[in-house]
Amino acid sequence: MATKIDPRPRDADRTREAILQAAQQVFAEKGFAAATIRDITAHAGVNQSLVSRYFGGKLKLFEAALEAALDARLMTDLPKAEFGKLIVARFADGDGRVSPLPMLFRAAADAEARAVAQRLLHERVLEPLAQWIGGADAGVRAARLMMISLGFFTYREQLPLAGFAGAVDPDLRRWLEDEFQAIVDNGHVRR
Amino acid sequence: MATKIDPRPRDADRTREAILQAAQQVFAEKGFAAATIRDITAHAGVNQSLVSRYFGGKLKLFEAALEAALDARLMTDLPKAEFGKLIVARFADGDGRVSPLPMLFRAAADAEARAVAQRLLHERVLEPLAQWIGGADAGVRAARLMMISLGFFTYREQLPLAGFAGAVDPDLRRWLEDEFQAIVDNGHVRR
DNA sequence: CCAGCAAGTAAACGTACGTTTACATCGTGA
DNA sequence: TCACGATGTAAACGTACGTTTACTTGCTGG
Repeated sequence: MATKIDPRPRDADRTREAILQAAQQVFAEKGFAAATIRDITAHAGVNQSLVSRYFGGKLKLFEAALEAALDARLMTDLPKAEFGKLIVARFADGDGRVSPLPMLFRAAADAEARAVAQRLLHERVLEPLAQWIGGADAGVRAARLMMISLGFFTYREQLPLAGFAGAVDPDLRRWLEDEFQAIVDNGHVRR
Repeated sequence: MATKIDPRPRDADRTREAILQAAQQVFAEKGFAAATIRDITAHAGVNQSLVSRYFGGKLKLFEAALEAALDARLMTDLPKAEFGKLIVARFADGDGRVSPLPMLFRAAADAEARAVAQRLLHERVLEPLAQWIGGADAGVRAARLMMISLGFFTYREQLPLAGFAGAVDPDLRRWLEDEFQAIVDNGHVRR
């Protein structure tokens, strides 16, 4: 028999990480319910039973994957002076990072996954965001930030209408930039 | 044997309608994948096989249910002069109508249902909305209208964060009203 | 060198789903 | 009246899923 060459050493940590990354990708693409464990583990190149062994089940795996993807610094690492322009560029053009929005979004169809997503979104994004914004109405302003972000993402990627999936219309883009900037500047859009 | 009293006459149209209404409710609550035919037909009080008979399958039933719920007049029947205030009231406080947004939203997790939703949303909402708005940039303005609506709904009902599921914050509400009004007025938010 | 444990696998289990099939029941037109 | 199509039902079918179990493989400490 030919000796089987296995490039992967037996490494639990590396395997765990491979599963986690595959989970982020597949959950983002298909949502919680439609993403199957067999699918995720096939992407990671490991056996299906390892999800139960390492994470304790599908829902726990989802929680770990979403927590790893959610990071308020996606917004708070930007300079406030140019926040509008930069955050829209990050959303519209991408910057190489994996966006947590698809996973967050498609999770909402499942009741259990939605509960997990709500908790994590609050702990890991809304609260840090409000702290970063600061001021008395920081909570409302953070909420507005989330609202526009979610609406933009929804409209662009989740329910892409004809002619909307590609480049963002310049007028719409300018409006988005102004809105975002106004929120971190003073919380009010004057007209 | 006692004669069985059946209050329901055998009426295919009525049965079809009962299934359709139950489908709207259950799809909105659970999304496309999680809503089972057995669940829907149980709500309607009929046998599960009637979905295949009357609609040709689960996906076709979803399409019929969504099409029945989508109606651009949810927006276009409002007077433009007070559009902002009235549409926010309709979204935030409800007006007795069944909103199509939950069904639209939770459908997005399933690839097939999403394709159906995209097409119907474009045909039945975005195009009529753009026509109603009118003008050269009616498409962009209609898109902005949809974006804010979806973001608001997402944030409020789909991923309700702590303290956000109840009454809408007055500041946020005023901002929403202004935004909506600006879109139908002139398409631009000045600052 | 080898026992023992960590790491990974293959197969099976129980369940729930959408759909189909075979059958029962009702109403109505000739 | 009564046969026949319309309407509705119950049960079964095939499939796919998450999880569990029994087993194999490979590394390592003494």
